[in-house]
Amino acid sequence: MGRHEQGHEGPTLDGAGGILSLIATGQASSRAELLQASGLSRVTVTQRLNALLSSGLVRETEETLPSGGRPTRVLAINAASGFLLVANIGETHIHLAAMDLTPAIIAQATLPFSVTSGPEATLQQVGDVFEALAAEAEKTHGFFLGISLSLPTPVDFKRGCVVGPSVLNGWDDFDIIGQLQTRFAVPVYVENDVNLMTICEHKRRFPTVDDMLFVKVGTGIGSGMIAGGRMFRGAQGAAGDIGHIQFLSDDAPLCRCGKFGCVEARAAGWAIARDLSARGFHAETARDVIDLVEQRKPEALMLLRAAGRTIGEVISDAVSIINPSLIVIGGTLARGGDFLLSGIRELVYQRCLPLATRDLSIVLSTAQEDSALFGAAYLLLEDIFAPLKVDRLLERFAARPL
Amino acid sequence: MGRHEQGHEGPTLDGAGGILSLIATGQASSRAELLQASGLSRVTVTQRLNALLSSGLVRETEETLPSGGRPTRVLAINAASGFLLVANIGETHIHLAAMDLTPAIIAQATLPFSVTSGPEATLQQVGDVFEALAAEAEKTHGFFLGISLSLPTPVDFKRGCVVGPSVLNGWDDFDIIGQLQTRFAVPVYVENDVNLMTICEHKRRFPTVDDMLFVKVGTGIGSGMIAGGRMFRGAQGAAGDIGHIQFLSDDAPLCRCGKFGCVEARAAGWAIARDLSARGFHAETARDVIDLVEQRKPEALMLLRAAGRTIGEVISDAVSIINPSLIVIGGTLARGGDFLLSGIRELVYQRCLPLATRDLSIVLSTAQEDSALFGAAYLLLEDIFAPLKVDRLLERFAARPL
DNA sequence: GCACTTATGTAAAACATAATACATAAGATT
DNA sequence: AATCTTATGTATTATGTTTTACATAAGTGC
Repeated sequence: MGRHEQGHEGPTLDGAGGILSLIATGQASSRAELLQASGLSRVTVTQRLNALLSSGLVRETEETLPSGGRPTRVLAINAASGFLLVANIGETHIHLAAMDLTPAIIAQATLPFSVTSGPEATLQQVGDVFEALAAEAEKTHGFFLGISLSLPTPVDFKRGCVVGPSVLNGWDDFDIIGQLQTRFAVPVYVENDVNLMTICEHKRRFPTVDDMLFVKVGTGIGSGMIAGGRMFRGAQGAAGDIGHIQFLSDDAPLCRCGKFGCVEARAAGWAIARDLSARGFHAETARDVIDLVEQRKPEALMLLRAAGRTIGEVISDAVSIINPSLIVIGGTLARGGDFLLSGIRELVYQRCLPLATRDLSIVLSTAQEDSALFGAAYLLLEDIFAPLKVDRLLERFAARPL
Repeated sequence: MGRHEQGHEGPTLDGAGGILSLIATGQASSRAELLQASGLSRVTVTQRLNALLSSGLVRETEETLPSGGRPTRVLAINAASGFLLVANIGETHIHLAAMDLTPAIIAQATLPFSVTSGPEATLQQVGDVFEALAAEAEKTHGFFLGISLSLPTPVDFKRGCVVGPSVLNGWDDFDIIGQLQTRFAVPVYVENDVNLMTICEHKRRFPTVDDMLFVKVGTGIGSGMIAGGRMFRGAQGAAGDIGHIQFLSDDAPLCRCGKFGCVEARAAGWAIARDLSARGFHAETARDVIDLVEQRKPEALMLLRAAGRTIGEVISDAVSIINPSLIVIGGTLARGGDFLLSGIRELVYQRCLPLATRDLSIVLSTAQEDSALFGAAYLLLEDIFAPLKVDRLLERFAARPL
């Protein structure tokens, strides 16, 4: 029996979830592949697909794939059938956007932000901008699917909270999902920015890699991991916190976390800026460091190379522990290219056993500034189109105002 | 339509896989729970369960669970309805056993072994003993379910091969699964011993922990990880190789891998034995070290404590990277108890951020000598009873000679 | 003992899916 | 243009599952 008794005309969306999920996740892009992938009969697939097509969620593209006989029609999620709201909360700005299901930006906005602002007021502001963006997006992309936030701190993904000491003072354990869901009755996701950059890099460039490590080398140092094809978060969402692994030595510098000899204190943007300042340059941020690198100042090059070796040291530990097949280096300092990369490669190949480095690639990220924003969108899309949850989406879609 | 056309009497096992899997994995132990967990109707569950009960694979126990009303009958896999063959190939001996589905040992045997034996001859020998064990087990536990091997080297689990340089000379890339499957037409699994000890520890003592690290401190040092509830193997099955993470210092000792300053060269059984020998004691193996520790020789205690701090150093790196909620210390040196543990705890709590250690437990393993053997059995059982594969098992079960 | 609760089984009807068979579509090959 | 191949749709029939309704079972608490 159908769950939707409102008396729609035409086929209902009942049971179409599996089909939708296969299309959305790229596991099947034609009717033939749907048959294969779902194991259902052609009759059933046809019926369910028709429901999805007439609902507008799925469309037939112009594209066809050769097959030896009649070419197969390519199916795709209709990117304009819905929209998401995403926000990247940075340390100085909040970047907000409405996105379609590609995901691509439909409309966007930027807010100034201070890390001392409390969560309540900030989320109120974010919500206000979201409402404006939603009003815009609704004109052309009717269905509001969900919200996804990027935060520059460790996040307990399941609970949707900032955890542990962080730059966001007063956000600890605040129920972000709760506040946004009382205002917007849609799924809400909150995740750490580095994890989202990892997701973005994985989805876009390396969708077939199952075990990768993404390292963000910017003002701070952090990392995210894909393990067995899925984001790996650890017990509290704190996995990948490589910035505060310590290497002790006589001259171990003081870290901003209060310990001595952390990787960050030796190789992060702020640490290199500190060392450059000590040598008479003007440098405060990772961007200042890269400016000097791009001017080919020998001191900056030397320090960046040294940072590469330090980061290589900690990455080689990570390689021994998690045995990835790919390491992607991103963040502002990655713009230093080989000046950073060579030191990393040197240490990893020197320190790790041949077995672990045999099939290991170490590459630079090509991601843009807003990769966390897109990562947030990918995360949301992946989750709402997941086989187990997609039925809920269809219920909401069927119940939407027309 | 049924896939089995042999004309069994009574209900067929068709589609009973999901039910069987739920019972076997402990996700449901009563009819009521099966209804809940499977989402099927009572009629269907009854029908499928009857098929499993009459096949003998599942049985009703005497036990009941209170429910407020009529108590629910507890269901269980009939441990005597089948058997496995497992073997733990160590550096000097091979321990082989036939096990029921508990898993518990039905019959066992031991073979001498040298690491210089090639794979072909060794597996021939193993196969011979397996045949004898199978003949024994078949008398009381009719159905032969599969084979699972433990090896003291890195293993590419998917391919079923030894990978990389290891103590097993000549085993590299040899198709172990292939050779055994031509002789025994059953599923064959091959896995590294530390990973199997990890599985055993997880299954028996901490089944609800999703993210744990098991560290084996014996003659060598290795580790296994459970991430998100599943064994984590990395890209090539080399994850958890913490023994050869390096800490450089002026007095960095030479490791048996050829590098300087590896954790193993500082803290493994062989390294402590080396240091004790240098001080005039007779010690070669981890067991010799523990003997001296149990005699409370100050030098042995001091070296074990120091080893604990070294291991704590590398574990703190692992904690920062993977953020587990539990660390279990096993292997021969774990018998040193707090003499080893205190140093580990000291370094982990000193080096890791409070967020990561807030809910972190560090405990000693209680596993016995043969935990790898049981781990091999758990691995096999988990896999053949996995939802996606259990149907194959039922096919074989239905086709068995009666 | 009796009412209450939850567990469990079963028959009949309603519903969903699959198998089969046939028909048409559309590009590739000849 | 005719033919081959594979894609795709649909009517029919067979099969499997769920729903519904009813009945029984086996504890607990009074």
